[in-house]
Amino acid sequence: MANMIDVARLANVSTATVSRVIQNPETVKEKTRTKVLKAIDELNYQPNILARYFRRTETKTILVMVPSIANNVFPQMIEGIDLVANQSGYKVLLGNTNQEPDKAYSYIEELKQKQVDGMILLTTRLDYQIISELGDDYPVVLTSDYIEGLTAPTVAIDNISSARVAVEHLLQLGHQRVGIITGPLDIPLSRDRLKGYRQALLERDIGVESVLIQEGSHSYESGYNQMQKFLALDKSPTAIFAANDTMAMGAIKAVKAHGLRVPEDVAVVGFDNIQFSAIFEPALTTIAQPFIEMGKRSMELLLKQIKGEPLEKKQHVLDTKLIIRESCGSQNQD
Amino acid sequence: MANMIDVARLANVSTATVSRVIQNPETVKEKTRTKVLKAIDELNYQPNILARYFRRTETKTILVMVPSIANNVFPQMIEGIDLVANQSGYKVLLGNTNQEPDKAYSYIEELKQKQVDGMILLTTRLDYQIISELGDDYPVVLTSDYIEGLTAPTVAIDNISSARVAVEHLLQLGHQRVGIITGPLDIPLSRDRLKGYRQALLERDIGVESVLIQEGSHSYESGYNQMQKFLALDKSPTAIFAANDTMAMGAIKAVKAHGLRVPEDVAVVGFDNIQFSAIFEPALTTIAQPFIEMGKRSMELLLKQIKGEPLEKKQHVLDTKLIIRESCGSQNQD
DNA sequence: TCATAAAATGTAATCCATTACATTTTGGGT
DNA sequence: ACCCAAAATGTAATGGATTACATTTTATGA
Repeated sequence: MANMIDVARLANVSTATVSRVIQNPETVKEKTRTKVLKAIDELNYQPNILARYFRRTETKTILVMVPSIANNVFPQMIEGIDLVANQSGYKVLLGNTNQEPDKAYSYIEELKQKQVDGMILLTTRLDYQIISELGDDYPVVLTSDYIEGLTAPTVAIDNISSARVAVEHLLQLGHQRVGIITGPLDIPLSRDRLKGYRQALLERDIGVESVLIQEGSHSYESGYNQMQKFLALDKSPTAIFAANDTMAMGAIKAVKAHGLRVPEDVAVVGFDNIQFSAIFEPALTTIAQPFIEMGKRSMELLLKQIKGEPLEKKQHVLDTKLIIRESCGSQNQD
Repeated sequence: MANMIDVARLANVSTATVSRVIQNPETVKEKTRTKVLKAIDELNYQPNILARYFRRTETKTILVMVPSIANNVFPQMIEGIDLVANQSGYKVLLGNTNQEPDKAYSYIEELKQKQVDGMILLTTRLDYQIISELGDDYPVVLTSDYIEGLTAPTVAIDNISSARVAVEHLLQLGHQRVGIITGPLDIPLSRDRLKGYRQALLERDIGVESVLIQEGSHSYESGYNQMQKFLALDKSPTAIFAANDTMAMGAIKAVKAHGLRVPEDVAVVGFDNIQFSAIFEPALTTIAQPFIEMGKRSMELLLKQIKGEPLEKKQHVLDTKLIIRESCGSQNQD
C-alpha cells in the first residue's frame, strides 16, 4: 500500500503538499494539485485513516449508550442519530449495556481515552453525579431522560405534562378510578410520568390511591401481571394509564383474559407510540414520542460540542402528541 | 496525559518493558513488573489506544451492515453479534445503508482502509460478485442471506425447506388453495421462500397458480394490499403463507376488514417469529428464526477469520422451528 | 567457579499523516 | 528592473506504542 511519501516522491513535491491537497486543496496551486492528484490516482493511494486519527486525536466516531437494542424505541432514536452522524461524516458505535453498570463504565472509559469523540446516553441508570462530571469534560448528550439540575445537555420530552395529558384524556372520558402501571421507579422518567398522573388527578380533586399505583418494568409481562392485580381489587379501576405501550398491551391482554373488553369495560392509554401500537387490536390510544427527531437533535447537539461551539440552550424539550385510536373508546362513551 | 516514556522513566526501565508489562506480563520478572505497575498507577497512565491501533493496523472494531435498524429482526441479530463481540474485546460499528447502495460501498471502503477489522452483512442487495471478492481479501460474513456458490462464509437458515414446512402445515390442515405473499424478489432469500412454497405444492401434486403469488415488500402495508388482491379473486385462497410476520399481520388485518375471520375463513402462516407475533391476535403461527444465535455464530465466524484461523465450514445453516399458535387453527380443522 | 543456555531487558527503528515554522516562488506596483 | 508582500511549497519534528534484534542478567549443571 502506497503511503504519502510515495505520492510525494512521484509528484515531486513534499508530503506537506500532498497532505494539503487532501485537506485544504484551495491552498495549493492548481498545477501542483493536478500533479499530486495524478500521482494519487496512479498509485491508487488512500490515506491511512488510523494514522490520521492518531495524529489528530479524533476518531470521527461517537458512541451511543443504550440499555438494550432489541427494544422498539431505541432503534428509532438510533436511526435519527445515525442520519445526522452520517451527514457529518461521523460513525456510530453501538454501546449496549445490557443493564450492566460495569459495561456502562467501560464505555465511559472509551470516551475518556478518546476512542470516540463523543457520547449519547439513551435512558440510563447511571449516577447523576457521574453524568454531570462527564459532561463537564467531554462531549455528551443525555437523551430521553431529563434530570433536574443536570449540567449536561439533554434532549427529552416533558414526561410530566405528557403523562398528565394522557390521564386527562381518561378523565375527560368520564373515568373516576384511574390506575397507573409505572415504569421502574429508579429511573427519573418513570417518576415523572407518575408525577403527571398525580397532577391530573389532583387537578380534578380526585384522591390518589396507592392501590391504584403499580410499578412495572416496561415489559409486556409486567403490564399483564400488574393489570391482574388491579382486576383482583374490590373496586377495580375503569381506566389505566400504562407508562409505555408494551405494558399497555400486556394490560389489555389481561383485561381480555379476565373476560372484559377494552375499551368498553376498561380503557387503556399507553405511552411511546411504537410502530406496533397502530396494528394492535384495539389500536392503542397513546402519547407519541418524536423518536427520530430526538435522535437527530441529540446528534446535532453533540456535534456542536465536539466542534466546540457554544450551546445556546442546554435542555431541549420536544413535543409529544396524544394519538387517539381505539383503546380508550370515543369521546361519547357511556 | 502521561505517555509510555514517562512511565518508563519513572520506573527506570525501557518503554519496551512497559509495553511488555501491558501486553505480555508473564514475560517480565515479577519485581520489574511491580515497579512498572506502580509507576503506571502513580502517573495514572493509560495507553493511547489510537497509537496502538495505528501501529498494529487493527481497530478491534467490526462493522455490521444493515439495511435499516428500525426493523424488528435486525436488532435481535445485532444483539447476538454484540454479545460475542464484547466478550472478545471487539466493538460494533453500525452501518445503516438505508437501502442506498452508495452507502454500502462507502462502508466497504472503510473495511478496505482498515478502519474496521471485519464486516458482517445482514441481508444485502449487494452484487454477488462484490461480496465474493471482498470475502477473498477481508474478513467478511454474510448473514441471513445465503447465495448459492458464494465463497464468503455465510450464516443462514434453510429458507427453502423452512418455507416448505410452513406451507406443508397449511396443506396438512386440509387447505388446497394456498396463496403466497413473497418478499421483494430481487433478494435471494425471498426467491428461496417462494421456491419452498412451490416445492410443498408440487409434492402434493397441487398446481402452482400465478394468481396465488403476490410480491410484497416485507411491510405491513404490502401484506394488507396483496391480501386484498387475493380476496378480490373469484376463487380466493383459503390459506396464505406470508414471507414474514409483518406482512402476515397486514394480511390478517385485510381479512378482518373484509369481514372474514382468521383462522376460520382464512388461515395465515408467517415467517420470522418477531416478538410481536405472540402478542398479535390471533397469535401468529410462524417459522421461528434463531436471530440471536445467528448473530452470535456470525461474530464467531468473523472472529476466526480475523485471527486467521481456518474455517472448517463456510456455510452455516441454523435450524428454524414451526411455532404453532392461533392463526392457522388447530390440526382438526374442518 | 565457570561456561552456557535461557530469561529478562534494552535500543532504536517503525508505522504515517499532520503542521509549525522556514524557505522559496510569484505577481503586482513603481 | 527591482522590491516586497503574499502565496506556495518545503523541512522536519511530532504524536505514542510496538517489536525485531541486540545486549545483559540469571539460573543451571558440571
